[in-house]
Amino acid sequence: MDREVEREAGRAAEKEVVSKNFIEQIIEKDLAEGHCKTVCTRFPPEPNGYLHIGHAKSILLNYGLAKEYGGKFNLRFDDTNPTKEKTEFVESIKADVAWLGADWEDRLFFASDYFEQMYEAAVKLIRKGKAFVCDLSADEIREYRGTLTEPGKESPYRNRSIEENLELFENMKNGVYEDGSKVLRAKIDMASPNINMRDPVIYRVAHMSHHNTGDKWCIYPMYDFAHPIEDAIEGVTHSICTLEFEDHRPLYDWVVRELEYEMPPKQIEFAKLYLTNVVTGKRYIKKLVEDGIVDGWDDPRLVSIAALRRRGFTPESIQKFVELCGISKSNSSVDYAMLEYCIREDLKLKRPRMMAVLDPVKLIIDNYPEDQIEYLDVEMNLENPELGMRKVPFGRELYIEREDFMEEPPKKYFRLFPGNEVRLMGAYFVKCVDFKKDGNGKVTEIHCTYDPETKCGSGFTGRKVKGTIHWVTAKTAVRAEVRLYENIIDEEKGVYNEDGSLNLNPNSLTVRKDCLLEPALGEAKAYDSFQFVRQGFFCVDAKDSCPDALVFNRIVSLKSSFKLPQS
RNA sequence: UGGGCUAUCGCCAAGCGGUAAGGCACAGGACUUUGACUCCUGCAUUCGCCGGUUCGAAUCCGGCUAGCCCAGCCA
Repeated sequence: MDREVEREAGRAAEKEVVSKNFIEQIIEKDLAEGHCKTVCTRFPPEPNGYLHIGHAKSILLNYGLAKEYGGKFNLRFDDTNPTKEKTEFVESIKADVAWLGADWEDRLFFASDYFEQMYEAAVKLIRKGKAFVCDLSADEIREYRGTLTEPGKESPYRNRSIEENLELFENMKNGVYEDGSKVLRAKIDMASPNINMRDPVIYRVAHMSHHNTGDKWCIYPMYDFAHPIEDAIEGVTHSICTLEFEDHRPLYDWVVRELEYEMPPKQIEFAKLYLTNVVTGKRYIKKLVEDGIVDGWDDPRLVSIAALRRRGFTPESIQKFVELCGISKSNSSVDYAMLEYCIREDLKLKRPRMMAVLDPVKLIIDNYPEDQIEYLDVEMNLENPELGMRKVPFGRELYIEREDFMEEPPKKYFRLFPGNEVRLMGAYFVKCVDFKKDGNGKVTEIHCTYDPETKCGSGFTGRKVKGTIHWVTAKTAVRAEVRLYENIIDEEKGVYNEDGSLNLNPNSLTVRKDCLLEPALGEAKAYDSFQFVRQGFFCVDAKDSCPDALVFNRIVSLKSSFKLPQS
C-alpha cells in the first residue's frame, strides 16, 4: 500500500515539467528548424554605472540560456559613447557578473574593439546607397524627423552621390569636422510610422578620448547601428534585450540584412524586473547619497548588486529569485517578499544558528554557583548536522531579550513572567522568581532559579514548557553593533509625495549599538552570515565592521506570526 | 491622437481549441528546544470588457477599454 503511494509520488515527480518561457520556446524552435545550430547569448552593459537587481535578471537569463542549450555566453561592454563611459565601471561590472555566477570564460569583449569593422560596415552601406552624410544640425534633424503622428521630411543632403558621401565620411573619420557638424545617416524611410526608421543617425562626430581606444577615433557609431554588428561579429544567435527596444527591432533587422550577414542574430525583448518597496532610479539614488540618507551605492537598503552583496544576499538566492520571477513580456513589479523568501530559503540550512541578544536585560540565576562557567555542547544547525557543534558558555549571569520578559503578560504570552518557567535554548529550564525595576519602571534585573535536571541533552521529559528563549552569558558575551533594516520605501503609503519626492520610510535603518553575542561570533569576518536564533539572518558588514568593533547587517528577519496585543 | 507591446488570484506566472499548473503572500490546523522550519488544509465556476465562430473558447475572429514604450548626434 505504502509502496503504491510512493510509486504514485515518483510518477508524479517524473511528470512534473517546468514550463518553458517564451524565449526558450523561440530558441527550441530555431534549433529545431535549423535557423541556428548552437546558442550564443550575451550581456552587453554600457560601462556607465553600477549593476542592480534588474541587470541580474538579464545576466542570469542570458547565462542560463547558454548553459541550458550547451551554448556560449559573452560579456560585452557596449562602449560606443565615450562621453558617458568609465573604466572604473567595467571593473565593478565584471566583479558583479562574476559574483552572480555568470561565467563568460574567455569571452570578454568590447564593442570598441570592433570600431574598424563598424567603419567598414558603414562604408559598405554608403557604397550600396543606403547611407549618407548629413549636414543638418541636431535641431534641424529633430524638426525634419516629424512627430508621432506626422511623417518626417527628407534631408536636403539625402541624395548626395556615393562618391561624395564616401569622401565626406572619410573626412569625418579624419577629424576634419567639428562635433555636431555632420553625421552619417541610414537611408530608410522618412515617412515610416516607426520613428526609428526615419533615416536614423548611425555615426556621430565626438572629439573625445575613449576609455579603451583613446584618441584613435573621433567618430563613434550609434547603438542601433553598432549593436547588431557586435552581435553578428560574435556569432550571437539570440540578442536579448528589454521591451523598450521593440521599436528598434526593425532597424536591427535592417542593419543585419543590408550588411548581408550569413547567420543573422535575432533580437528578442522581455520585460524588465521591477521590485516593490525599493529605489532604482539613478537620480533618486544620487539624491539619497547626496542627502546622506544612504551611505553610498552599496548601502544595504539599496538593490545594486554591491548593496545586495553587502547586505548578505548570496548569488544563489538571487539566482533563485530571478528564476522564480519568470520571464514574460508584461510589465510587472515583483513583491519584495519574494526576494526575502529566497534568501531565507538559501541560508536556512547553510548557516549556523547562533544566539545574539539585540536588546539585553540582565537575568540572574539565583541558585547557580557564583563563579561557575560550564560549556554546553550545542548544534550549529539542528536541521543540518553537517555544520557540527559548538561550545556555548553558561553562567549565573545572563542577558536575555528585553521583550522576552513581561511583568504583566497578556494571554498566550509564552515567554518569561513572574512565576513562569521557560527553556533557555540549549541549556536549562528557568523559572522567574523576582525582578527589579529602576525609578522609571524599567526592568533592570530578572531573577530566576534553574532546574539542573532539565539540562539540554539529558533526556529530561519530566515536564514541558511552552516557551524557549535565547540568551548569552554576561561574562563571555561579545559586544557588537547590529543594523536593522526595513524597506526604504513603504509602498502602502505611496511611493511618491505630492511634490514628487520619494516617500521614504523613516524606519528604514535602526542601529543597535550594544548588542551581545555569544563568543563564537567574535571571530566572524566580513560577509560571514548567520542565523541569530528567533531574529533573522545577519551578515558581517564588509565596510564598517572590524575585529574589535563588529557590525552586523540584518539581511532579513525570520517570519513571525506572534503579535503582542496592543498594550 | 501614428506606430509597437501588454492585459489570467493581493504579487509573479503557466496555459498555444477539450473544460484554470506552480510559486510568493495570506488564513486555518498539526508538529516543534527558534511564535521559525516542516507538514497538512484553504485560497480565480473564471481569464480586462462586449459580441461572434465552435459540440466546446483564457486560447480563434471582430469591436472596445486600460496600461507601458517611441519624436537623443543616449544605451
